[in-house]
Amino acid sequence: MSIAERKERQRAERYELILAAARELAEAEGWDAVTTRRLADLINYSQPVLYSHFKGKAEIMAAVATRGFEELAARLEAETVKAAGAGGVLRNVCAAYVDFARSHAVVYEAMFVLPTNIKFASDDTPPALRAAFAALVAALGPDRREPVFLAEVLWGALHGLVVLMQSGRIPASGAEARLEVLVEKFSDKAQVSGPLEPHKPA
Amino acid sequence: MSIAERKERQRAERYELILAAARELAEAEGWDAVTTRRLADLINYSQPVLYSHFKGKAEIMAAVATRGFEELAARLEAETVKAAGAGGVLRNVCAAYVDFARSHAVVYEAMFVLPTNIKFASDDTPPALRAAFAALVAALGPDRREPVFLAEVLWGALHGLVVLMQSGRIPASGAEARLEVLVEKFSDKAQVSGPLEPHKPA
DNA sequence: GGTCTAATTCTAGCGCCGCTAGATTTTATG
DNA sequence: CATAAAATCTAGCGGCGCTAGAATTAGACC
Repeated sequence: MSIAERKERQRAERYELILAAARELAEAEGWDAVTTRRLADLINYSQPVLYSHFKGKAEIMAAVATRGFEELAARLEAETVKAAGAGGVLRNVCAAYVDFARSHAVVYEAMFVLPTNIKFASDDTPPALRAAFAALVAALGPDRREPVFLAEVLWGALHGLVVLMQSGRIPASGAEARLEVLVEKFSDKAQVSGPLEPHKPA
Repeated sequence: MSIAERKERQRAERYELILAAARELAEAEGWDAVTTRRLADLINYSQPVLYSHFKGKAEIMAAVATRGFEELAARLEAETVKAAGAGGVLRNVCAAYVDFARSHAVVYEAMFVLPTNIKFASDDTPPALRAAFAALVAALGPDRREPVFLAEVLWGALHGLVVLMQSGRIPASGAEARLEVLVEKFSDKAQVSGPLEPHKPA
């Protein structure tokens, strides 16, 4: 391996080290604890070295978010192909979304809660974010009127539940039942079936 | 007026001055710009004086949020009595919620987005927050199964739309049409009517 | 009106933050 | 081995939330 290749590999490794450090520190102590001084300590370099990889702290968080979009997209896409054609696709995709948010709470915050320089709904939107959204659209099933629009409303409803529960503003207990209500309201059957069965919060 | 009364009045006035300064600075430049130094400058006292009214910056924001709960509750309650019994109550209350969030964006952030020490869904919850939530419950109409639970899901859906639009993650255009979709899904008629009319995003 | 005490307010500073200029060290090249 | 380039570090800037103790002001009492 050439010297240039070795240097590039080491640089890429350090980039990953920074992202891993940011994510782990955020998971352990929250994003407020993730500072450039502490990241530098964790990777055993001085602060300015971070700035040779990222334009600033916001870009570190954006990189963590982008990894999150990739993981979320993979997760949702897996659910759409797992039960293709079956009525449970919407439920599974929605459940996967909520489960992702629950199990990757700080990554989810970086993705969809904290201020970001990532562009949404534009040409500069990360492909993985588009893919994740496309999986939501696909989960609604074929033959839906205005599927992209409806997927935006569904996304809002899922996101709202997730963030209100995760910030302690509504009880986390009852999450599955609330999800069930949402899924039924967005299911293509919602428009032709009779009165719903009652739901009991946990 | 006694000296003690005058002192108490001046103290209360300064408390209101601090809240007004915080809100106005947040509205002008965002919560990141609201610092204890700048608030002190705006009220023409030194920083430590803020701490004679509030335990810390978080409590200033909580006080702004509490005022917001009061305004929101008043707004939503006004909508529930305005068209009592008519089918448009849910639509009006939801529209009032979204309009409040749009026109009080930074207060809304303090209320429902930023980290807070305010207790939700507990004995310590501010009465105005309970009242605002009660107005959502009432808007769903009588004879709904699990109305509190359903109101939580509705709140999540409204909140999600609001924050995704206001943070630029979904387009702000189309807000009214998305609200229409949500209202229809949560309307008590949603369970007995036929296929919905198609919706066109703006 | 003067003095003393209590209340109020201010100054100065702590430890930390994101970020950068220029110094220093290390590495690669000839 | 010397030199230049690259990489990394030190030191510092301006700012943050917050507080201890100094200084000032106000009120009570004689």
